[in-house]
Amino acid sequence: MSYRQAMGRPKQFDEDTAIAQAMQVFWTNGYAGSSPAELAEAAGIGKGSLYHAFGSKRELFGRALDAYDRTGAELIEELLSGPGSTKECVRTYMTTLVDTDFDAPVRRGCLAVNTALELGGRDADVALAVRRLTDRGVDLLAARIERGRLEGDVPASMDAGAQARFLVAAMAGLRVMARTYDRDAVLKVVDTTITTVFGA
Amino acid sequence: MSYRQAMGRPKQFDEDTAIAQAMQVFWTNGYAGSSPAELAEAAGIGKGSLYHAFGSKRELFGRALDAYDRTGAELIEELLSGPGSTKECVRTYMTTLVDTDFDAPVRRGCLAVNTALELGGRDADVALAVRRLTDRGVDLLAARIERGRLEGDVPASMDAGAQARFLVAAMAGLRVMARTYDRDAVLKVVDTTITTVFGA
DNA sequence: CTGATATTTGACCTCTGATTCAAGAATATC
DNA sequence: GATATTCTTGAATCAGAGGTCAAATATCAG
Repeated sequence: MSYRQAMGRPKQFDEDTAIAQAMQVFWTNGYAGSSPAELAEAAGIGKGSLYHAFGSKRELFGRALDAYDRTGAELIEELLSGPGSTKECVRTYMTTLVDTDFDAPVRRGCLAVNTALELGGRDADVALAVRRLTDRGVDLLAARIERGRLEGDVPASMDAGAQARFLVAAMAGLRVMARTYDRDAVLKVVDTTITTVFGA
Repeated sequence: MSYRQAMGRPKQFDEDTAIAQAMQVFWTNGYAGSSPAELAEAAGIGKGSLYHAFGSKRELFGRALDAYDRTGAELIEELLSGPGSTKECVRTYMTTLVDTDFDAPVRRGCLAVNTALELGGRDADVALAVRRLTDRGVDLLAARIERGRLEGDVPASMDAGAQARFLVAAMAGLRVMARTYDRDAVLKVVDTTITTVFGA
């Protein structure tokens, strides 16, 4: 069946684009630090339209977090399925995240980490969303390590799940560290992490 | 020389006590989330007195962060100078922090970590303060590991400084994780961390 | 007691945040 | 064209934030 134009005045902006813009604002300024006025301006629409389309700041944030989840998962998959050993892949993954952060004009870290800290304790729905997002990352990492284990890339004794959880937690820590230390300091810790987990 | 009572009406509250109360509020609600009204009420004084004594919310926060620094350093020293092997000491240190967090009615993590994320990117002074505070922790941990190295507690090949930096970053990650995961999940990662660093 | 100095207080002020809304604009159906 | 429906917008609303201030209060020095 063919879709006919919906009745009424047609939307003059794309929701997904608006969400992507809002995501950038939330990512840079945090939830509380992002005003409806800013969000609307970034999306190129009026405040009213924003509320009409998304209901509330909180709902918009939920959508932005979902979008972040999707693009983030894509990036991890891409980086972990690249060439090289397990160790090299994981190192590339970690250094890429760190470098991307430092290459940006503002150090904004990871939206999930920022959100966990800002809202994780007060908003159960957000906490669950962040947890799901984190679990996804853990699973992808675990799968890559397990692959390495089967291929003889990493010791057969390694617990892929445990190491994956550990690495994701470590990444969160690096994201925090990146707020107050410089690139070199953070990259050195990446090095220590990789060496400690996978051996010299 | 003896101190005479200063001229004028004497202060009716203790600054350090007020700072300690303010620290609790900032710790629980974050910087932006703590209103002058709340801070004054927690300190048991009027808003006016608070501004008279501390100048601004920002300055009060600086003092609160200093207080946190001092008490935090004391705790680390105490835990790391306890009995047991290096591995046991570090484990005790990490589990104590995690347990303390989960035993509290609200999960508020570590004020330094929270601050790094909330203000680290925008306020250079705060970033420096957090960095100093972190460095202090790193140094104390490094000293304990170095002691273990000399006592044969840990492998002679271990780089105490690098491992200390790594452990502090990992702790930051655990603090983030504690916002969205439960106690068991976090303690398991502590276990993985300790085992990975110090061996099984 | 009379200043002089410091502290305390809540009322007050200004600004911004999140949200709602009435009016207008663009499209569909008939 | 008339009517229904949906989207757009900035003005209006209400609350709360951060900060200031004058008046009241409590101590000093002479």
